[in-house]
Amino acid sequence: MALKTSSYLILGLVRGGMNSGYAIKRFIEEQRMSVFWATTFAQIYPELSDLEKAGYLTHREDPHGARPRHAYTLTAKGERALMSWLRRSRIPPMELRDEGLLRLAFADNLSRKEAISLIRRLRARSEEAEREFRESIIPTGEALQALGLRYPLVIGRMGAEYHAWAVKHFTQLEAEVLDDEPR
Amino acid sequence: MALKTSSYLILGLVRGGMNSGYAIKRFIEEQRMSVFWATTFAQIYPELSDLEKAGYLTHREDPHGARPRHAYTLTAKGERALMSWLRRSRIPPMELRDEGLLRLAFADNLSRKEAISLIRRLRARSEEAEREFRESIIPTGEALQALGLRYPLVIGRMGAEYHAWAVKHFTQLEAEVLDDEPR
DNA sequence: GGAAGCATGTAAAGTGTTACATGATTTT
DNA sequence: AAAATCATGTAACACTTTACATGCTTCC
Repeated sequence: MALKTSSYLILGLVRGGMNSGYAIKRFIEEQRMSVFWATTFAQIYPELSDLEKAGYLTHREDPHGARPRHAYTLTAKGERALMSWLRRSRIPPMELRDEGLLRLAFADNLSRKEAISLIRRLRARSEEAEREFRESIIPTGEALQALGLRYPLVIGRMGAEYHAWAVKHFTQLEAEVLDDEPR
Repeated sequence: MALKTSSYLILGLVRGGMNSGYAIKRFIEEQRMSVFWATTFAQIYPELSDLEKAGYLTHREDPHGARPRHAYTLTAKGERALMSWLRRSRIPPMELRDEGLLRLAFADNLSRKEAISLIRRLRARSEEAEREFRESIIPTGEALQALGLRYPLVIGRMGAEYHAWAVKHFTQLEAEVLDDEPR
């Protein structure tokens, strides 16, 4: 079985104490890991059982009353796989899909007024994202830091600072477009 | 037929004068539009013929010697569809998939030395991306600006500046990690 | 004459999302 | 008593990538 990136996502989260499918999904959403690696239940549950079949995970039953729950842990093989992935020297290029930037790339088809309105909406999108990072991801990151985990906070700060940068960038772009062909 | 984002990508490029499948692909690669919306021949060719069947495009034969070539143009319906997409008020959230950031999120599992090596490789990746933007995408953007197209250059500059920001960010992060738990 | 680039496509496999399906527990 | 949250999964559909398949033209 060849492991995909989403397999390592799951191994990493199980290693970090998220031992059920539900807990994995919740952590990804709460910590906005979905920003750089989104996933769904329909991927997580089959992947957990595939990883177990292939010997990277084991689980025990961990019911909560009559509600069933599976508590997964890494096997030695799972630990080795996770660590060797983390240590790989090659980092694949990041993949971005952004309809907003795609529309900006075609903004020559728009009137100046319309282009400015698009730029403003792009800025508003980043403003909102920055707020979310500051108000919910960073605080969770700080809580995790108290438990000895530093990198969730590092990622949260990076997200907030990136969007702050984007807001500045779009503000400046708006000024340039307003300025450049005055009429 | 419901149009997807990649349909609009193709409509936008045909509108911009890239009238064959091959020309579309080449422009996406050269102008590194693939950075925010990647695609392949296996998507472009079927999409062109679907868009034609649905009345958004027409083509005429435009052979180059004995080598066949299709020259597509937008129909009135295609123009309307493209413009109404560009003017839509809602901008979907950007989607990022970055194995590098995912590994950084799990860097608590690494030794300090290993974490620093990961951060350095992330910085190197952005350095290289910045260089590519400055050396090839921005110059092409400048050429297009001379033809009255401003936004390809806007996008090129944004890419270069983003990666410059990321380089600074990773440099600072490396210093923090080195500093923080001195041994 | 060979390599690089131009040009169009299909088939199969892989990956990911949405909708569906079910039921228990906790909070309001 | 209802709503929100916890918990696990499947089926169908949509989308994307990789590999294959072919042949012409231009540059060195």
